[in-house]
Amino acid sequence: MPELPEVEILKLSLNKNIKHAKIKKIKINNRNLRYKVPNNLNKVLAGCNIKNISRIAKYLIFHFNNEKKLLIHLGMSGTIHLIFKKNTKNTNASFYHLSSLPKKHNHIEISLNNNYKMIYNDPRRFGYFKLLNKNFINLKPFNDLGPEPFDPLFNFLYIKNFIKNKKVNIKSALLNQKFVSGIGNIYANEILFYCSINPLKKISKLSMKNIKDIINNSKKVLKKAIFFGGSSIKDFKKIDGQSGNFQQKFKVYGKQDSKCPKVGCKGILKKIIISNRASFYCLECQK
DNA sequence: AAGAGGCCCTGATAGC
DNA sequence: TGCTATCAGGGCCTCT
Repeated sequence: MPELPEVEILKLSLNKNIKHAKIKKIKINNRNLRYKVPNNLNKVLAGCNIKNISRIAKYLIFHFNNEKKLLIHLGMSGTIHLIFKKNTKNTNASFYHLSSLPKKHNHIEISLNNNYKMIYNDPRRFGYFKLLNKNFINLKPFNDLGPEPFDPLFNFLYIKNFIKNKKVNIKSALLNQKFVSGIGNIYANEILFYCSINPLKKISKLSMKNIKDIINNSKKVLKKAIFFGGSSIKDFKKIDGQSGNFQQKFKVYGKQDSKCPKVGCKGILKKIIISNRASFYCLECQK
C-alpha cells in the first residue's frame, strides 16, 4: 500500500486526531510482523504523551514527551485505523469506526486517553514496530536512506554523481531507497511516464534533460498524490474512512494494453517485469 | 561490489 | 463449487 504520499496522509491524519493524547494501554494480539513486536511495548509506552508524529520516507515515527520514539513501517499491507469511542452517559458507549476495521490481522491495539483507539492491521506482516533511541537517525534504516524527492539534496549534481558508471536501469534506481527515498512501484511508473523515459534505460545514459525531468516530476507526482489523498489501491483508505482518489489519476500503472494517455501519442501501454516488479510504459513515447 | 533474484506472508482474483 | 496458479503498494538477504 504505502509509498511516501500515503504515509504522509496517514501522518497528517494522526497528528490531527491523536497528537497530545496519552497512551493508556497497548495490547498486542499477534507479535508476528517482519520482526517480532517488542514485548515491552506497553511497559515502555503506557502513560506517555504523543508529542507529534513525523515521517521519513515511508517510515512513521511517534515522538513522545519523554523522548521515547516508536517507529512504524507499514510494509506492503499495513494499515492504521482509528476508532472513536463516543462519550455518552449510557453505559453502552457507541463506537465509531473512522475507517472500516478489518476482522482479521489486527495485530496491535493502542488505547488513548482521548476516546480514540489506534489499531494496526497487517495481513501480510511485512510491516513492523520498533522502539527507537535518540540517536536513531544515524542507525539503520535511516542512515542508509537517500534524500526524498522534496529534499534540496535531490538535485542535478547529486544525481549526476550517483549515476556515474552504474549499470542499473532507471526504474530499479527509483525504487532504490539509497538513491532516493519514498518512491515505490506505483509512483516510479508514473514519474517515468511524465519524464518520457523508458524504465529500462540505464541510468548512466540519462541525459541532462532526463535528470531535470526526474527531479521535477518526482516532486510533482508525489505532491499531486498527497493533494488527492493518496491512492486507494485495494484497501488503502485515509484514516477518516474516505478513500484517496489519486488512483483515478494514474496514467500508466495497471493500464497495460490501453492507449497511451499522452496527447498525440498513438502508442499502447505495455507491462513488463523489472527486478520482480511490474512496470508499465509506452513503447512509443518513453525512450 | 554492484546488481539480480529470492524470499518473508496472506488474500484477492483468474482460469480451469 | 472448488482446486491451483498468479499477483500485490516493500525491503532485506544471499549469491554471483
